[in-house]
Amino acid sequence: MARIKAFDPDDVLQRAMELFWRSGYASTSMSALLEHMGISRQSLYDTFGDKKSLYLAALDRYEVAFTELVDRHLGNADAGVPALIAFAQVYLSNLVLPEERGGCMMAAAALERGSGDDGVKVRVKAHVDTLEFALRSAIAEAQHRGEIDASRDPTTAARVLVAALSGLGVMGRSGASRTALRRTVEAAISALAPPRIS
Amino acid sequence: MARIKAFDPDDVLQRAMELFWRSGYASTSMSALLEHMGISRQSLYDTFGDKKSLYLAALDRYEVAFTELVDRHLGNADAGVPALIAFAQVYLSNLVLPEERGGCMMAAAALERGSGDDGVKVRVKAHVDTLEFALRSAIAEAQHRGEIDASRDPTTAARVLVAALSGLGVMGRSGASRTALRRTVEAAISALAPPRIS
DNA sequence: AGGTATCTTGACTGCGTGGTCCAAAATCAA
DNA sequence: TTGATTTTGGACCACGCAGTCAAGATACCT
Repeated sequence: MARIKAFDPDDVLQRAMELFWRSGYASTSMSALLEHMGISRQSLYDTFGDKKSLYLAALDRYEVAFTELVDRHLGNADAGVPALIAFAQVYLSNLVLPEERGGCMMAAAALERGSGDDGVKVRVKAHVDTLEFALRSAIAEAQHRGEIDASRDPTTAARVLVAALSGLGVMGRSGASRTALRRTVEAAISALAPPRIS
Repeated sequence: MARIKAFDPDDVLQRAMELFWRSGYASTSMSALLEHMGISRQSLYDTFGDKKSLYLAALDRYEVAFTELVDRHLGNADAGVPALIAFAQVYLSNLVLPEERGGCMMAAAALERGSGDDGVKVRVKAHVDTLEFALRSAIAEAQHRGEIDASRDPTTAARVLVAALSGLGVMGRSGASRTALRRTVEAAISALAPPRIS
């Protein structure tokens, strides 16, 4: 009947995400997106609608990849402190350190468009919840194993880590070194350790 | 000789800061600034130069107020854990909770314009350093007093708190309640407590 | 009063923006 | 081949943007 689509919408969306991630929503122009996505103006509007829809789609794509990353590291029922540390490393080297990123895209979205834009708000909330729940279950397991102080409320402890991870982007952008960031996030995790008898 | 300035530049700058804080740089228009600052277009350009200069001036004004807040709570040589907790409360209720704010302005600036804009970068770094150093000295004092585990590196511990505080804005924008945020930041501080013999 | 510096108003200029439209070229199925 | 559908490229539009300019009004100091 007709010509089939010549580009993979997901590939193209991925490239849009990269640009939004790097520069945020407002200061990323459609022209820049077109150039970076490598498709024509018409195809973009046909496939994704307007700029805001494209942005939300990019956030969704980000979240899918993020959830997969979370599941891979914290999805096992027996994930304890070592899994937490491994996850933090990956979080760091995937979301914070790369030159053009500088922190979780959802954090940037929350601060740039979190007030007012409901579409963004609901996605940020889903993201934070995903992270918090995964961390909580890993923390609970670690408590069960004796790797983390059992007297600590796992939900609150998870939220401490959510906050710390979300804040890493700011420190990264302020020039903190890779090792300083790694030490920081490891210290945040090990601060949950059980009382050691010295 | 001449007519004196009819508005207080600092008052006006304060109002510009509010708007930039709420909406970021790119999506705050000069027209919106004019309206909210309550001065004429000409006066604005005469007094502050272009948009970017105004933004940097707003960041500077923010940092002055922030530094004063830090000094008031953590400036005393005998500031320990209670001072840390008090500071965290103030940080929360001044920078995170108010409707139209949603986190530290420097964090937003770092994520929105941290890459590329050197003027922003240097201010973010100064801000992070200010916070880190003040926290570190309070932590060191608390260690001296036995309120915090003395075996912990105070610099790293301070950085954990910097990250956690910076991340609170994201959690706030994702709908976390006031009490949840308070508990989170208190847990972050108390996680540094020394080993208790149970 | 005179002179000087500031404030306000409003018009104005390019320019970049997001978004639409059109027509030709390309690619598929029947 | 024919018809349907997509891709591309460019032209186009209305709008909002940051920033400039000119003129007149206002308030201060000597």
